Amino acid sequence: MNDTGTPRPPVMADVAKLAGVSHQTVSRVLNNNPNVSASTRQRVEEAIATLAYRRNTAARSLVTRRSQTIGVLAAEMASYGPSNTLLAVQHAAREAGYFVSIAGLRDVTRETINEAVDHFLEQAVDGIVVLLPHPGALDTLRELVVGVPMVVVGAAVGDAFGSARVDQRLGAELAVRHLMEQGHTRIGHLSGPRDWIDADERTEGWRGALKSAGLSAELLLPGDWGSESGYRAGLQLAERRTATAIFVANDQMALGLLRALAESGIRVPDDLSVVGFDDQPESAYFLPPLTTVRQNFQELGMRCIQLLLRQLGGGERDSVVVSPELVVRQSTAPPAE
Amino acid sequence: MNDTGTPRPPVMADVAKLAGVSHQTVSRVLNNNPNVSASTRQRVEEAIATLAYRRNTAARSLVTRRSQTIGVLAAEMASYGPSNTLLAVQHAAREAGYFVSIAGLRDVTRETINEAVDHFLEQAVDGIVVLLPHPGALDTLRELVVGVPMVVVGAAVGDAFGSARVDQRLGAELAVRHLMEQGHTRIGHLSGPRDWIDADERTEGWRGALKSAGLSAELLLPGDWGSESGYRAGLQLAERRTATAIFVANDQMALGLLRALAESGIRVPDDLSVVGFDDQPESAYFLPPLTTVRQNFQELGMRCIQLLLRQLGGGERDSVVVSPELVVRQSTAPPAE
DNA sequence: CCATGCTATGTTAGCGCTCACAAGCTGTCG
DNA sequence: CGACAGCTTGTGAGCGCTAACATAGCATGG
Repeated sequence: MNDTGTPRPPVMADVAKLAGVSHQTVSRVLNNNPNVSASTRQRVEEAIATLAYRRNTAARSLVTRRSQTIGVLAAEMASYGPSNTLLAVQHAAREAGYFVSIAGLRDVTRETINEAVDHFLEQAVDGIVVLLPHPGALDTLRELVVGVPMVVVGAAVGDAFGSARVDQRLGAELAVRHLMEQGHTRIGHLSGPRDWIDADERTEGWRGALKSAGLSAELLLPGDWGSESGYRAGLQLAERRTATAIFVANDQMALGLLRALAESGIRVPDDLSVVGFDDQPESAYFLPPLTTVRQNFQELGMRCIQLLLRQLGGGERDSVVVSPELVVRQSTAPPAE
Repeated sequence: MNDTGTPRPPVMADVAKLAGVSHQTVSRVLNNNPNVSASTRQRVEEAIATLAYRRNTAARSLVTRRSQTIGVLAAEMASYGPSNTLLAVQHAAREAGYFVSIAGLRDVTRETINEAVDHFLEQAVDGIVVLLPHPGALDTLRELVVGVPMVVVGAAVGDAFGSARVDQRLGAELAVRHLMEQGHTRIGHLSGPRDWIDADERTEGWRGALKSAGLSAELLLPGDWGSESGYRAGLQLAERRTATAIFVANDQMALGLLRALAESGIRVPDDLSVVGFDDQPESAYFLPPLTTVRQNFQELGMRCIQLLLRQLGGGERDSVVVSPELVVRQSTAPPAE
């Protein structure tokens, strides 16, 4: 009567029986409760191994009221920044023993956001990481009463949520200051699309650094993250020769720009210095190798999860800012006399 | 004594009480059991709305032994194909009422795969979708005894797992046949990296189509998906003038190739016809607009989930192949006399 | 008119785990 | 030597839900 055909997976009681202890002791071993003697612990662990026992997450969740799951709400999953952040967040969460549930948005509207958050609540996620690089999404989020810890990545939200971000403005300043230290005074900027938070902040950083040095921040070219727009900007720049250096909002555009310059016979860095942003793996192999700003996505992801866990542990809602880092290569040099 | 400070979320019994029925009737309403009278159903639904009741997933999972979760094992999450597939799979799963847990691999080794599968098993996922574009990963998977339905995306695995894929070979054949129909006989190929399954199959498709038409398949240039490699190939091609048409393994490389050709004074399509692969959103705006092969990721994702659900429902392990589609634009034309 | 079946609802028993508490066993100290 | 603390282990209840069965109500047909 006990012997059904299907060998049902072992449960805690099976382990307990095999180890000659109570199920509760098994539970204690699993939860690293210190009050278990070494010998008992070992016997239990052996029994667990023998039976290939796996704790039933549902049962555990039911009583602890924790799902051990973090929801990640993401848009633009294919872009360099977001996809790397996603990867890092996911990794950090997994490392911390959490499951990662994902809701990717094809387009970001009040409706789709609502739907995704609902999905997460149904799943009873313990926390939500928001990965929406466009402004405005946050307003929608603010309206929602979620009732679950949330960390917004990449945006300096007020005190409504936790937030983790790379200091884009600082990154831009590092780039521009590096150029200024080399003696450049006419420093242009090729920006990212205006409806991206990061693009905006990089532009602001560029502007700020120049202004506070008493330099003009006039030469602003609009880009869209794509190499093509970098190429076009490069051609313009080659023609006008108004700047001796340019800060490009990402490496991909810098690639296009470098090519345009090469074609136009403008030498980098001799005639024009170029700084990128992102430090993609390829950037060290551009011609010339690109001076750029590195964002540490691993750290961002880790911090983000840390923040969330702290909130989960009853801690304060908090914010962290990860500092980017300038990687100097050969695309920058003092301006020609 | 019942009134603790924290307003604990409503449970089924609360809904039942408010609606004046038993909790089981509430359950029936939630599960769309037909044996509930319309009036009762309505009262229950009202009560649910009033209390903002959400069913406890953990409790449900505990008894049904289903987690309503699908695990997606992914690598190369940042590339065009994989990221779009991921997005589509995720969307289809969510649509079908499943939660999507993700495990992204930074590098694909026996160890990392093992670890990720373990993670999923611990979470008791109902099924796993495998999104690993490199060959070899499948061998590792085959060794593992997972005990959970699995669908492999993008690879023609034997009968070990279900599989859903876009017919890359057919896509390549469509491209090459289109060129042949226009009268081209010297058709080159710029391939993707050899350690990608898709790249391989596109190359095979190109080779096969040429061979079966009695044409030579000699002009094979190695690429790496990046625009840069397309650019280099374009320069080579411009110099040698060995082909009147070229099939490029993705649009990104086609972009670089087009630029190289433009710089070299080679007109597309007059002097050289170009076909890409992917139909990225930008491709319609290349100069000239690119003839390319479109993969329907939405359908792929949907099929993939369908397959998995069928397996979950006790159905057969099955395979589906989604047909790609040639999108003819202005980068192809009959060869000059 | 009652046996039969069908529909709508209620009752009961767990799913596998953790939490709170009880209980046994040492050792220590007044 | 008994009271008590501290450690290890066991017992029982219950988390919120669904599945299986029980029951009541109502129509159908011999």
